[in-house]
Amino acid sequence: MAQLDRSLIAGSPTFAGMPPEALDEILAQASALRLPKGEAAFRQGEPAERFFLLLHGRLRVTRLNPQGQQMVARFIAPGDMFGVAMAIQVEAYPGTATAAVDSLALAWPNAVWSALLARHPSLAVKTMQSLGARLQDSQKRILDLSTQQVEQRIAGAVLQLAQQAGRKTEDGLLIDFPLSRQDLAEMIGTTLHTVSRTFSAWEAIGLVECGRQRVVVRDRAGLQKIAKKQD
Amino acid sequence: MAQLDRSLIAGSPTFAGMPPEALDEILAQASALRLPKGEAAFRQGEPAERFFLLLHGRLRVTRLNPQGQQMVARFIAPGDMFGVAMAIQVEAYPGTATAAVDSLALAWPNAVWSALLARHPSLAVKTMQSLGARLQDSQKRILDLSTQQVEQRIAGAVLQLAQQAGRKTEDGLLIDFPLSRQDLAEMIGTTLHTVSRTFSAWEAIGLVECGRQRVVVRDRAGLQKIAKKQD
DNA sequence: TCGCGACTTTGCGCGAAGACAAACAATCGG
DNA sequence: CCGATTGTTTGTCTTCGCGCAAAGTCGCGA
Repeated sequence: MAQLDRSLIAGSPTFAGMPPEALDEILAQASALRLPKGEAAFRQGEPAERFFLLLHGRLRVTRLNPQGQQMVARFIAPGDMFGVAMAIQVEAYPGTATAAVDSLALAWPNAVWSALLARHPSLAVKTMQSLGARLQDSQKRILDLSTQQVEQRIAGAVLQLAQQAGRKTEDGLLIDFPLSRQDLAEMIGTTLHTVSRTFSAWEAIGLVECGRQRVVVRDRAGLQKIAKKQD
Repeated sequence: MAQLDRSLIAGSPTFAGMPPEALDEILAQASALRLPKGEAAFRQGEPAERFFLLLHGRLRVTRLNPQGQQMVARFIAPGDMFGVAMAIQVEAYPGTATAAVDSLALAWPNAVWSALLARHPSLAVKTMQSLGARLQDSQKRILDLSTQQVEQRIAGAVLQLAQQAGRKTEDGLLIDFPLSRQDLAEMIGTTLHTVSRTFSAWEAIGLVECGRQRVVVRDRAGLQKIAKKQD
């Protein structure tokens, strides 16, 4: 395998601040994984044998319930660790991670995990914080699902995605990966129809601009107002 | 303060397997906290200055959104750590923990946390696992909220509570703490009215038996069938 | 023991949003 | 360049469950 440069992982919050030799040692055990758009890093229910770091691209994590209905659990950005099932004592991946665009990841065999933990205590702390952040996010989503109207939830999701993956353009803030109405619907627990209708209405009053798998936020403040309003 | 016995914490999964001296050392830094029914261990938004272990009783954790709507995030059982905000780098408690029945907890000042982590690496691992379990649970709730009907969600919540806090009686499995229709409604994102109606219907066909803040599961299999059904 | 407050039940009407349906783009591979 | 596939829009109809309202009941504290 080609030599991997330590700069690949130094930028990730998980490994930030580690001495260069440690980074090299960690990298030596990783293998690179090319993920063309649409390909899965792992699938729900598969035995969790590896954990990953996304270097480039964007992954969509989906979960299927026993009745076959699907939801989008989260999007993974470059620098994020994912598939860390063994950290939380889970035997099988609880979801499926699919490349939303051509992506590149590093993968480590599970066995590496406990060795890393032992040698680098900061890793446990960082992982704890990352899990904590995801937990916070999940709790917020539960609260939103329980208490907010669909339109408010769509606004919230779009704003969050814009913040997480926004790229400035002349028109506004472009969400920088293909995002279908269906994806958005599965993120917030509604149907693509409702999302589509809402977008049409928003487009008419200049809040957003959108096309096929493409969303541009034109009026962030306006969306925030919708997300927060209570009537 | 009265001397605390190490058996108090040895039973908690977080501290299980630690040598007795370590337990004693940890206990020495704890203070006991009596929580009469209705009293809060901490409130949402308060600066997080302590973390806790529930010894006895049951706490209800609620979250309020900016519009003032409330939800029940989880119930804390004896042996659970809670208020571990500092572990996930959060300045303020994200929710309010109220005693559902007279309860007893241990409390440690935040400063103890990093020292404990450094001396007892297993603590990080255990905390990670507990966060992981909560994350899994949250994700499941999101999936349910997004895809399941209200009746299925009520059934699911009741079954979960029965498993977590069930006590066998001659009539069936009693949920062993006061649980109002309102609580249940806030757990699954509906109104107390709908919960009440559903319970009336279930009671009529013998699935459950219930009274004021009281639920007894009579036909577990029947509830499971409702929870899983897809039509 | 007797209120009073907290919790629960039940009825009714309405509205948000889901189901179904069908037409319409845009993209891609051949 | 064309057809197939995938994604999007829009319309209509239906319905679940929420909002509102009011009455009923249980239990605790005075």
